Amino acid sequence: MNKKEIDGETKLTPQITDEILKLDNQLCFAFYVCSKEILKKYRPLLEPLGLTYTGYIAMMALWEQDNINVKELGNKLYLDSGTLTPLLKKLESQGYVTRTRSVENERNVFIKLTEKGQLLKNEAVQVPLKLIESVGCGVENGEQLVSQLHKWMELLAKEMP
Amino acid sequence: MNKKEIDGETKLTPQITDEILKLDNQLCFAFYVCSKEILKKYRPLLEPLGLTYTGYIAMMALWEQDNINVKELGNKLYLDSGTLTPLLKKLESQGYVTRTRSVENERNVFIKLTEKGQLLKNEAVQVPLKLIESVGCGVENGEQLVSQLHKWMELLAKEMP
DNA sequence: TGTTGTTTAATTGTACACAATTTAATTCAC
DNA sequence: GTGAATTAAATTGTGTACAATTAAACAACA
Repeated sequence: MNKKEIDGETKLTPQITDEILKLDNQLCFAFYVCSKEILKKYRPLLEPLGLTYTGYIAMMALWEQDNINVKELGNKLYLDSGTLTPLLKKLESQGYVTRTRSVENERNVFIKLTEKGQLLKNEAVQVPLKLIESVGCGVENGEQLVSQLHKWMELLAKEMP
Repeated sequence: MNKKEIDGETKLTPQITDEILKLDNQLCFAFYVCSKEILKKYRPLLEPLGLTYTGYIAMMALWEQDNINVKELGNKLYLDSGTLTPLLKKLESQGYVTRTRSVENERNVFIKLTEKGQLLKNEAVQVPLKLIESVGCGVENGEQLVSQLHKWMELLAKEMP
C-alpha cells in the first residue's frame, strides 16, 4: 500500500479496500498478537512468584524507583487508577508493598516496597533470563526493536488534537 | 545488556540485575504498551460501527475469507473458542454473521457474513485511514515494522519444547 | 472568604483473554 | 465393531483494562 493509494484523493477501488483491510497489513494486529503471545509466555514463569504480568511490571517500576504515588506509577506503566488500585491492594495483601496515604497531601497514596518486595527482585531476575532462553531469540535482535517500539509508544500515547 | 552478561556463566551483580529488570529494556513491556495504546485509538473509531476491536479483526478475517469455522478463525486471530464463541454470538445478534453447525461434521460451526456484514466493509475501510491520519506516522515506516513483527509473532506463538 | 475548578484515588460497569473443564462428535487402534 | 483417544465448540471462573463517575482534598482567585 503506498501513500497515493490511501490518501483522500484516490478512489477506493475494491482492490484497494481489500489491501487496506488485510489482517496482515495491520500494524495494530501485529502489536496485539505479539503482546498477547509474549504475555502468555510470561505467565507460567511468573506464577511461582505469585505475580500476574501487571503485578510484575508494577514491581519492576518500584524496583527502579520506590515510594512513588499511584499517579506516578500509572505514568510509568501506562495504566490508570482503575487498574492499579485493585492490583496494588493485591500486592499489599501479598506483603510485597505498602500503601500509605500522604499526610502532606491526602490525595496521594504512596506505594513502598516491603523487605519481602525488595527480596523478590533476586528471584524475578531469573524471569527475563528464562524467557530469552525459551524464546530463543538473539538479544541484540531485541534491543534494536525495543528502541524502535519506544518511539511508537510515545507517538501512540500522546493524545490527538 | 550484552550476551555475556545474561548467560548462565556470568555472576549476577546488583548492577546487572538492575539492568535486566529495567522496564525500558523489556521487549514485552514495549509490545504491551504499543498494543494497549493503539487499541485505545481504535476504540472511538469503531464505536460508530458497533464493533469492539476483537469484533473488528474478526470481521477483517471474514472479509478476507468467508465461511470458515471457529477453529480456523481462531488460528487467524490467535484466539480460542473461549473468546470467540461469545464474540461471534454478539456479531450474530448484530446481524453481521451467521453461525451454522456443519451437517457433515457436527463439531464444526461455520461463520458466514450476512449481506449487512459484507456491506460493513465499505465503512470499515475508513477506520485504518482515519487512524493513520490521526497518529500521523509515515506509512512506509509502518510497513517495515509490520514485517519485522510478523517474524516475532511466529517466534512467540510457537510453543516451547 | 467563599466559590469554582483541578487533582488524585477509588468505584462501577463493560468487554475482553485465557486456562481449565465439559460435552458431543468423530477418528483411531486393535 | 467397540473402546480409547482426539477434536471442536461451549462453558466456567479469574484477572485484567478502561471509560465514566464519584468523593475528597487542594488550589486559584475574585
